[in-house]
Amino acid sequence: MTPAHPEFVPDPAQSRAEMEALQRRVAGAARFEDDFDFDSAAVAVSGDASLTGDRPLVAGVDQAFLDDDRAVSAVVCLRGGEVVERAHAVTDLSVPYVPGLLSFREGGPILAAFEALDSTPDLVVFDGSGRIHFRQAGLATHLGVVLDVPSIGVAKNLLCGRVEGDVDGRPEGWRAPVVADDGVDAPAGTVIGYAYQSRQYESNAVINPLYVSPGHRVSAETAVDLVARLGAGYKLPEPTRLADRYADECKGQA
DNA sequence: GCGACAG
DNA sequence: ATCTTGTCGC
Repeated sequence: MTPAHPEFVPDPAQSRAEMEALQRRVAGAARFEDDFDFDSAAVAVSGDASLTGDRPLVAGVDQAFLDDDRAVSAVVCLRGGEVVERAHAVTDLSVPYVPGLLSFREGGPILAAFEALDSTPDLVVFDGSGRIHFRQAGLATHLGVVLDVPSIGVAKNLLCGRVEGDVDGRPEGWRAPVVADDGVDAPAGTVIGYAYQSRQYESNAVINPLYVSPGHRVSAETAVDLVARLGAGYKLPEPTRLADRYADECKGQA
């Protein structure tokens, strides 16, 4: 899979001002509403295996780091929970991690992994934020726009915005809107994502929720619904969990 | 000036 | 993200 919009490809050599300007253009090109063909209920990781042929192809993406300046990007494609294809790429990292500019650090490696992928996913799940971003152009949104593929961002921590409602005593399945605050380039109160309790213990210990946000061509509500259906008993959705494991596997061999 | 910050 | 043994609990 190659970039549908080369003009939006993140360039690590750009200045911070240029990076932020590009993110604003990406946010303008992003569609935070449903715009895909597949049946959202069909992404389910479990269920009738005979429906496999009608199920959408969902890709999970994650990175692992070798040195201080080399990363391995991994993509795992699933159809009804079955692994259809895996691809990875080892790439040099040129810029450090800076909150808000993650796509400029990991975008290159990720696009390299997609170059090595033969399949064309119907949906891509990225590890990180999408619309939950200062300029509404997090990793999932940026790469979703570059590849022009429906995408979702799944983060383990909240970058910005505010979780609406009570955050205590969250049962499994709980979800609450993440709204834009003064730190986000969107009208205050805009729902930019959802906090989602994908897993929880019955008793004492507490598991933190996931922060799901639209990447591209998916609404905030649909994004959480999809992530809920992509779960298989673990905190992370299957595509992400398997990409995570595959990235570590590649790291071990390199 | 102070606080906050995905991976 | 990453460095890491044992350990508590379902």
